[in-house]
Amino acid sequence: MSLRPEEEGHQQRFGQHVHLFCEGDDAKRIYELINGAVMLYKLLPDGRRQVVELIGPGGVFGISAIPVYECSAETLVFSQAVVHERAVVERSSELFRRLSAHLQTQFCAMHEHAVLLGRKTALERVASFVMHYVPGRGGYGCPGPRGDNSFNVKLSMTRQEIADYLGLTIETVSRAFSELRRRGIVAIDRQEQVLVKDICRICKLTGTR
Amino acid sequence: MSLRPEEEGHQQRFGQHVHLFCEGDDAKRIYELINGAVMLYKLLPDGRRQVVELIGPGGVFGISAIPVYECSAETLVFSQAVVHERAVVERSSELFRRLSAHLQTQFCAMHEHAVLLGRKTALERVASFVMHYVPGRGGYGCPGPRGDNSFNVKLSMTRQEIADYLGLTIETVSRAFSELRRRGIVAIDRQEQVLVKDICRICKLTGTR
DNA sequence: CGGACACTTGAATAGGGTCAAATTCTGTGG
DNA sequence: CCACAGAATTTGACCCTATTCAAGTGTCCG
Repeated sequence: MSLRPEEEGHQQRFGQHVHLFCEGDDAKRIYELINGAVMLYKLLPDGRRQVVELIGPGGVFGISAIPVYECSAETLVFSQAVVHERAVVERSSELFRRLSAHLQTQFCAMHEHAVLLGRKTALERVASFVMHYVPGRGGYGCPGPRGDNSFNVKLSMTRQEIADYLGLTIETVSRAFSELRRRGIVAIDRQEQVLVKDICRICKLTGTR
Repeated sequence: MSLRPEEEGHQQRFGQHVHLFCEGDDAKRIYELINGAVMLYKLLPDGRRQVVELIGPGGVFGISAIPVYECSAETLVFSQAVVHERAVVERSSELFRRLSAHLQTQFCAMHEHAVLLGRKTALERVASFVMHYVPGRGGYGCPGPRGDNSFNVKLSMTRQEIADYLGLTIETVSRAFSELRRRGIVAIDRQEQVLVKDICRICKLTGTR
């Protein structure tokens, strides 16, 4: 694990549930996720936690406006990331540009998430969460119900992590999943595997359309 | 109001409550706020609204990862902004860099706001909201209660706008302000003027410390 | 097979929402 | 300066959703 700065960053691998940095640490490095998934979260002094962002492949994190990280980062699954020295990113125009470009995508996602946290019901939150894992559906320019209307989603997050992401309690998340199952919209086996049986129906429950 | 692209953008003035763009409009322009205040919001189909970001001087908005704006923008007060053509920003490395730099600050603010929306009580949200308007206190490296412990805040938002920002109803916001007044922490005259009589006490109510 | 942990379910509670009425504020015109 | 109308805000009463607390059940390991 050499730490000397390199123009093109330094690729690293991380196991599941590895803490990459903590809120308050020196913000020395900027991460560019190649594959896997990372959650960014913040804690309140009394222990309440909010997952503020979920990072997928291509995502950028570890950027801070102040000299220390403003949130903590933890891998959800085995992940690979290019680790850039902060100083290098600030010097390299090319790199800065590439990373900033992806931040725009993340910006939109965060706005969408603010709507979820501020205005959606528990069932809408969980439905929206599941829909995120259904590729090419529900978003801008959704093709509608042509072709396969079912999809198998692997959550790779515990109920607690989902709850902290959606601004709910673990019990409420569980109840929402049960409600979706009761309505025949999803089937759940092995807890992390959610078979969405009717994409259009769950999409309508998101509140977004 | 000439619209031809210029390298250094085009400064414009806007009155209070002017709509700058709507969700779904062609994302042709990027705004850099010089002074004033702008709110960005999203609407759900049933009319629920969430103010996803408050933009202050220096703030950048109108950036979108897709070809259309993903939210709407409205001035809260008289404002001045430099309006850049999107294409120009994408070509100019210098400009892109300046705008992106400020986006990092906004990123941190949005993370903080996600915590507010997902995990804070009504009173904590309103207290946090008021604290945003108290300069140099409550944040990273707060000096504590030396010097003046009171400050006069001008909200320049209606209760409805505050409610939509904090993910609450107008009634709940009103009750929270009344509660702060009942406890002697603030004094409210003329609705938009909030005299914070004890900064430290309201800071403790934010849940952040 | 058993033990630990994660998840689900149930019952009671509380915080914030809804609906309705009262009050205050703002702007206008006399 | 004052009266008035309309809007915004505040307050009250009630309700509902999500939380809390407390079992129960399931799942994944060794």
